[in-house]
Amino acid sequence: MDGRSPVRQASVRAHNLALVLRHVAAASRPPSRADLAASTGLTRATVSALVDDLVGGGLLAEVGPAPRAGAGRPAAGLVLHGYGPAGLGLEINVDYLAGCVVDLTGTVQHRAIVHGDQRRLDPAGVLAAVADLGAELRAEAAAAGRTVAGAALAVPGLVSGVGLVHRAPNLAWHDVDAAGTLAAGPLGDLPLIVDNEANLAAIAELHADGQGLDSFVYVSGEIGIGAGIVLHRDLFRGARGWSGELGHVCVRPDGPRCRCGASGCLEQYAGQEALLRDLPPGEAGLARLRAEAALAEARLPAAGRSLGVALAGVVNMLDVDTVVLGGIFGPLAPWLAPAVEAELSQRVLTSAWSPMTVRASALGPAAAAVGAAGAVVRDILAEPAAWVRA
Amino acid sequence: MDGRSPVRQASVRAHNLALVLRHVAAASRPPSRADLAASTGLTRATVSALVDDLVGGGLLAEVGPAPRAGAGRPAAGLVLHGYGPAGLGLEINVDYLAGCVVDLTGTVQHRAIVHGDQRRLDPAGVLAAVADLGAELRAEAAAAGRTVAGAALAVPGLVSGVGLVHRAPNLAWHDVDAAGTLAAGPLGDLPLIVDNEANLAAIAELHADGQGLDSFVYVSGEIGIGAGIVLHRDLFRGARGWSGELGHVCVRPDGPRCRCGASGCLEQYAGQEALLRDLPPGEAGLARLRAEAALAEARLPAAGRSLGVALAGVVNMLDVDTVVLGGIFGPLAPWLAPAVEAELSQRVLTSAWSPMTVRASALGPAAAAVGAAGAVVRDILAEPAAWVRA
DNA sequence: TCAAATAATTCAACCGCTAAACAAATTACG
DNA sequence: CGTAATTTGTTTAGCGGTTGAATTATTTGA
Repeated sequence: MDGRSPVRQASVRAHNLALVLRHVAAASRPPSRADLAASTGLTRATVSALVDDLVGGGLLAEVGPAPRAGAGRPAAGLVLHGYGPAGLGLEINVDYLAGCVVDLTGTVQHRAIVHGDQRRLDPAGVLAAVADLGAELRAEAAAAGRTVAGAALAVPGLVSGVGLVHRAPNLAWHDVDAAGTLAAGPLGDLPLIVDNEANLAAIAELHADGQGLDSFVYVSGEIGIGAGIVLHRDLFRGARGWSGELGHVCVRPDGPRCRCGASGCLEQYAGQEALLRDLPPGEAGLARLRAEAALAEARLPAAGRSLGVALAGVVNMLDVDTVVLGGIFGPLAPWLAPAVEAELSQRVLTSAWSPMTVRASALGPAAAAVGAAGAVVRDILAEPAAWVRA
Repeated sequence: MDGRSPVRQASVRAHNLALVLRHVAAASRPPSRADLAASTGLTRATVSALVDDLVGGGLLAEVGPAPRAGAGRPAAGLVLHGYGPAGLGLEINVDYLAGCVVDLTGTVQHRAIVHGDQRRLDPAGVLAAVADLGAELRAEAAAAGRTVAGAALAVPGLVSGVGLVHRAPNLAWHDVDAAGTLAAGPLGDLPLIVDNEANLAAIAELHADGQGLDSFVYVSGEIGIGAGIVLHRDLFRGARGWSGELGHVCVRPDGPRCRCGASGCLEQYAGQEALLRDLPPGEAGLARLRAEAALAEARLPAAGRSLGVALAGVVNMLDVDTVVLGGIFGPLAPWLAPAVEAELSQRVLTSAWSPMTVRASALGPAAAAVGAAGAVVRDILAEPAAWVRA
């Protein structure tokens, strides 16, 4: 249904199945078949047939009739099936591995995180470890009666469409075939998505916020700085899937040299290394930065201004109205956000009549793992035809 | 067919009509029904039925059978109908009005341009003048046997979806209801699109280039600097339709103040006013800049570097691989492009393994008018169902 | 207890696509 | 020449999917 392929009756069915499912997911209370007919524009006869398929496929469940006001046969409410297919999300980051299982309703049912510097192992070792973590979670989910239908892996780097990690500078990875390696492991039977950590964290943010967010830039502050762009509740991937390299947007052409080879990249002003420069090293560095109010007050607003300059450029080009500060920028938002907001309101052309919103992410750590699982669920909900009578 | 609406059999028909039409438009030689069946994946029977409708609707025409090698019944070639519905494109710019009529094949059949400073008239006067221009072109087209099916107006400013010109700073327009005003004039019976000049010029570039360009940023250097972004042969509009404000991307946070209120905007380094600053005034200013080699060599590379810095940020976020220099930047490309390329190759993360292309626009003046007409044609070809048996 | 109201299902009709048979128009070749 | 081979395009039966109206199901209210 991508405009490039022919359409036959089966595609109509597939489209309308997804349409009904989307309306169930978006409804504020369990809708009846009649409600769905009204909201989708399909007839009740058609909706009934579609719902039958979706219930049969384990994607929808009926809930007991809610008490109604007025006469009439009571409606059977429909909800996403909490025990239908579920998504497994995995995340590799510089200083931890994480995973979780999310059901169709978007609820995180199982989660795990393993701290430790992943730069000590080679890529194959890291991938084996994360696969083991995933296999454990999958077993937990199976014990609870849920079937993991697919997996997604978040990586802090550039990923090509086929699951090849082109570069992950902070892991020192280079052309690692993540999809191929995982296919040989205990998760090899699952369909696998591999994507950038910021993209998947943005998906997590989108789902966590319910229906509130429509379009935003999610800024992922980890060792590097990435961005996931969501437009009209859909992830924006750019022309080749390598969008969102916010960390290497230029803030000052004559600024300090970046390890990417350019000069004055945002990462040199607001990256974790720049924020912690000259601080006593150690795991608690970031916590200390928050504690040392004087330093925070001096350093973070400057970083926020640089972040704001870079984001203003992005917003002038993409025209989103919301910026979400995630990763380490989330907890630091009280110090960063005012400066970001100030730069945006000064530099974004449309802010004169349509003010920008800057807020901290609603997500905790391992946001990308949650988003990865969410991406799997998203795909199931977007293409339910594969799940009915299969 | 936007994913938000129900799909019925009629939608299938509409989709496949558009599919067939797109394949005819993209073919290098007039395809037969059998060719189309093979390339679209539909059966020959279906393609025949669809083609009958399209020929009946005046969108396709049969050409005599081409000589073939080998046995078999000769094929009837199909081409876009040169005398079917046509698009009327109009452009309002600071120093001229332009218009043209483009047929379904993308050929410009009639064109007109009127030079003169449009800031002397009020918006209503300018709109009346451009409507008159459009009406003349429409009459010319009618005399030649072509029916104008719709119009599009390009404006150098921010346009909202309903045809309201929110701001056009260089025309000093503010909340001008262009669509409403034109609806009351001689073109009032035509469906009307109003869009930003850079967006429509990008569409013109897309069509002018045949099948070569897939994703690019078209930089429109006029009095201000705008950008039209094309991704996968489709115009990218951002979240609210106000994307592409390249002129106000920050190049140096502490640079000179811009009239938008911010500081260090690209327009202060590469805008027409900045390029011509301190040059003797007059219409020939730009020509003189080209002539005065010394000045050009000194000033344009610096402007190119600023342009490159801003574009590098854009490309890092959007991941396009081609930049097209349009408007006044087109003829100045020999001086600008090297500096732009240098900055891009240094600053764009992906350029290390996937080099960027920078080139001058293939279009002459009034590119936006051609693109506007192209946008109308595009819409007809994308939704042919409205034109068959109507 | 029965009428009104609302939910959900059933069924005939219609529409569009497919597959296969068929008709049309040309070349290849004995 | 004339027939076979080949390719294009059309016809027809069948199928899947939606519609709309009628029907069945289940509740409230008088």
